[in-house]
Amino acid sequence: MTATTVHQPTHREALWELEDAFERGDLITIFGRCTVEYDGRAASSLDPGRRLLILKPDGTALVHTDENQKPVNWQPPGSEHHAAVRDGRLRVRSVRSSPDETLDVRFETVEQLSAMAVSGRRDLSVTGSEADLRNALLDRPALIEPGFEPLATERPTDAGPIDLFGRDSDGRPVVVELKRRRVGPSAASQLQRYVAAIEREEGDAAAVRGILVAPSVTDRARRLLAEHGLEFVAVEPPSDGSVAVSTATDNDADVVDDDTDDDTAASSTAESAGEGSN
Amino acid sequence: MTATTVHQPTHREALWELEDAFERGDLITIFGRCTVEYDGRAASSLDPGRRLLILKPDGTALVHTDENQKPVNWQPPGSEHHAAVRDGRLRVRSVRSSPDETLDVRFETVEQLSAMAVSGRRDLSVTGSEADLRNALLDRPALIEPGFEPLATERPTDAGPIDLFGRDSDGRPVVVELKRRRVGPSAASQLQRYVAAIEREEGDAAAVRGILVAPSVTDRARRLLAEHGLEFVAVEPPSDGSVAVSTATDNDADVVDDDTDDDTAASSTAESAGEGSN
DNA sequence: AGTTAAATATCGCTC
DNA sequence: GAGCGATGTTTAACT
Repeated sequence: MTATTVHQPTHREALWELEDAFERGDLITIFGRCTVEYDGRAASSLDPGRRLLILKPDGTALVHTDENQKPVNWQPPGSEHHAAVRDGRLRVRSVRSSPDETLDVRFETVEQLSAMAVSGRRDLSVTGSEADLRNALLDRPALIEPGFEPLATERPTDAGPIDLFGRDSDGRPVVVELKRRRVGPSAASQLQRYVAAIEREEGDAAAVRGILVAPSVTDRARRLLAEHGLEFVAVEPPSDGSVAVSTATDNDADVVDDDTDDDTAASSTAESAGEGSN
Repeated sequence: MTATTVHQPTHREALWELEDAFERGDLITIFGRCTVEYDGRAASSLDPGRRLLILKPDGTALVHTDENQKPVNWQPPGSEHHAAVRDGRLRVRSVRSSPDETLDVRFETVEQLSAMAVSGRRDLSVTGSEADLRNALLDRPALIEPGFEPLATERPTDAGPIDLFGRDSDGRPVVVELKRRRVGPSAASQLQRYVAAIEREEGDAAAVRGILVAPSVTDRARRLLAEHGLEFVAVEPPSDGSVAVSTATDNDADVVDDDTDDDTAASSTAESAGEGSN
């Protein structure tokens, strides 16, 4: 039997089962009416209500209600679970250090307690990540721009690692920042930081190009790119190893202009003149 | 009875229980050996293993293993759960649109299926958030700098809303960005975007100050602030309504310099002269 | 529905 | 352990 369950146990019975389950390294679920107190990086308090508490053998604790994907309260892996009966109530406490954090769950009533032996298979491989996009572009660098030559990935700079670094057909350094989904202002700023770092390295401020490669871009991000003389190239995220670009016939990476037409298409040809803020 | 459980049911028995639980709007947990397939914004696949599936009445689906706080696979709220028996196996499918995403969980064996009526109490109030920090600083604006006068919170700009906007004792506009924890490069860039937006509004580029208020700052972020002539003030996050500043006697918000001494203390007095790269 | 930023974000990687 | 950036981030607020 890989799953044991007790229904409406006394708090003391629940405690016995809990301690056995801790011993076995089981995954534990407790359902009942409880209060929840959290104190650590922040602090919170939950009035009595029926909730599901999940305790993992790696120290994770999760308190789930009937809504939302995120637990209403939690404790990260590495925490230590402790159980006790105090004032006739089952108390489960999960504690960790650095930072010091405590989660306290006190059950008025325990409707159900289950313990299960979970086989930890975590051989999950996700496709469609930024790394997949990068590999696809390394296979076909012309998708970024004809003549683009990749030189390094994760190239270290003063401002952090650059996703993809290379040179264009004119030999100018090109900083490429990849995003697997539509980008906002933060991605534009990130690219700008990397470009500034390479400019400091190279010493010639005007010669370094920056290209943001993503499925699409918000208006505000497009404006930010334009302000800094940066460029945008639309590339769909890879579905199964391959990448697709927008159907625009002109796929050249062009300096983003404020009044371009479409988010998803490579922007129209426009040489930027006044770079720099405002 | 607010929780019903079946142990090692046949797939058909499990299906009946599932459909009843869907009907009642219960929170459902299923433990058993299963495979998991996901396809949507990305794609992933999980080999057979014992895992815990949680189905919420709001459409959330979670697949948990024995490790980690995050589910190994999931479906967000608003998805539609469907169950069926195919090829002698219980299949639970969760689907949503925009974006189109599908989660498929196929059970070889169902060890346990539980359904519980969870009372949805979401009257959770967290203290120690950025909003709490902001309110504390509105009460005592001198913590930012003596003579600082708050004028608006969430002040809208071309680049987005500014956490806290005001004027210093000289009447200069001050953009304040608040962070409840140690800040890195992205926070510095965020502040810089807001400052640039106000500079465009005001028309006088040199007159706008930017102050990043946080418990501490990384070296790289400090350098970024210095490059853009921005400032940093150390303020501990509020524990219970109040705020504390570092023990430094000189709490003036000073322009950040590259070679300052301490992360957590307000930086030493140093007028920035040469702003700009390095 | 789209955009923006916060979050007890979490997680993995590098140094 | 700190720092940095990706994440199928999720969530909430606002437009």
